[in-house]
Amino acid sequence: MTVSKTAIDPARAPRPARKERAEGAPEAAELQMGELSELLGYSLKRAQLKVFEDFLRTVSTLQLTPAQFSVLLLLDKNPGRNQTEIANTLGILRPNFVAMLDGLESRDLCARIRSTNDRRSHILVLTEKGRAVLARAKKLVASKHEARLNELLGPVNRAALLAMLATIAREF
Amino acid sequence: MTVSKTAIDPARAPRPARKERAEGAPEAAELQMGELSELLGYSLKRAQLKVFEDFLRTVSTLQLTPAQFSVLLLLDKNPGRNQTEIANTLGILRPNFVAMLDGLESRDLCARIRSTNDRRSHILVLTEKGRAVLARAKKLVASKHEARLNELLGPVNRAALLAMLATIAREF
DNA sequence: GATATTTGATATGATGCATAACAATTATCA
DNA sequence: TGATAATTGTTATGCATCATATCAAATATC
Repeated sequence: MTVSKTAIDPARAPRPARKERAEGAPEAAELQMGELSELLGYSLKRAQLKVFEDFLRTVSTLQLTPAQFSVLLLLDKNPGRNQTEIANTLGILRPNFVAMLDGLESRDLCARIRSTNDRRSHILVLTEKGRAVLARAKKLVASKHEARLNELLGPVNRAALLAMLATIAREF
Repeated sequence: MTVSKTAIDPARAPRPARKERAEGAPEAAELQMGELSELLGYSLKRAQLKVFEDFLRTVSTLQLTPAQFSVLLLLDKNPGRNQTEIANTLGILRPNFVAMLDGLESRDLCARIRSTNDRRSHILVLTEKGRAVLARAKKLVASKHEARLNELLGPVNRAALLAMLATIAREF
């Protein structure tokens, strides 16, 4: 770097095209959120987007989406299940689960095994690599992602939040 | 109705193709959620889906999505703003906001008015019908939707939940 | 006046999500 | 046993959401 810290590359730094607000002029007021601040669904959605964004950043080296992570977790805890069972548990429709499994299988994270018991169904298993990736993902999520949420809310609040969200997901 | 309460229409009632589990046989265990129960993002997502579903049911007579409702709310509280300002505040990208406004405008819920001040921009306003629909929607949402959440969680918990979600949306 | 930015808009692609339909397999029932 | 129905995984398809590049008109900056 031969440029000073404060230098600005004129080719990259766009000049502001907005009229400079005069010193005494009234600043353009922030928009009023109104009843939106009291709408639970609105904050729920925006918080969810933020959390998913952070999740993706956290495990970006492993190239895992939240949905993929949830599949790996479930396969690890529930060996011997077929596609329908895993998909239903996660609220994924069977047709949409096919492409998702194709992705994981093509990366050698899991495998479909024809059941000898019922030859219509595929038993799903984690591969060795799948277990390794899952282990690394779990560590990253716990030490970075969930840890950050713990910092922001505090452990007690975080637990209360989780409990309420689970209640809504279960009973609403 | 000429059928008794317990009668089953054989044309509509599919017979179970699943093998009846023998009395003493081990019941197929419920899937283990494992670490998924501790993953905030997972419960966040599932709760959000439930809340949005209930919102859609609640205002189904008005044919409003959560996003459309949020636009109407914001227009009502912030008259005289243009598309960019409204879209940015709601986290909607300008290109995607165009079709959304087309929908609302075609239903005569809002209108675009060319600004005499800056003839590039459109000032957005609620129509009379838009205000009426918004008023009805607000009543439905408050008396049915939010009321149900209040029942489920209790007012204090609901407020705490809202505060935490807003914190995450703002600072995470 | 020359150049750059902003605004609304269009086109386009990726992704998520939902339904219908199909072949292979298995279960049920007469 | 044979006919019928249900289940499983799959494909095709459509819709909604979301993101980026690009454009013309209008405005701001230099």
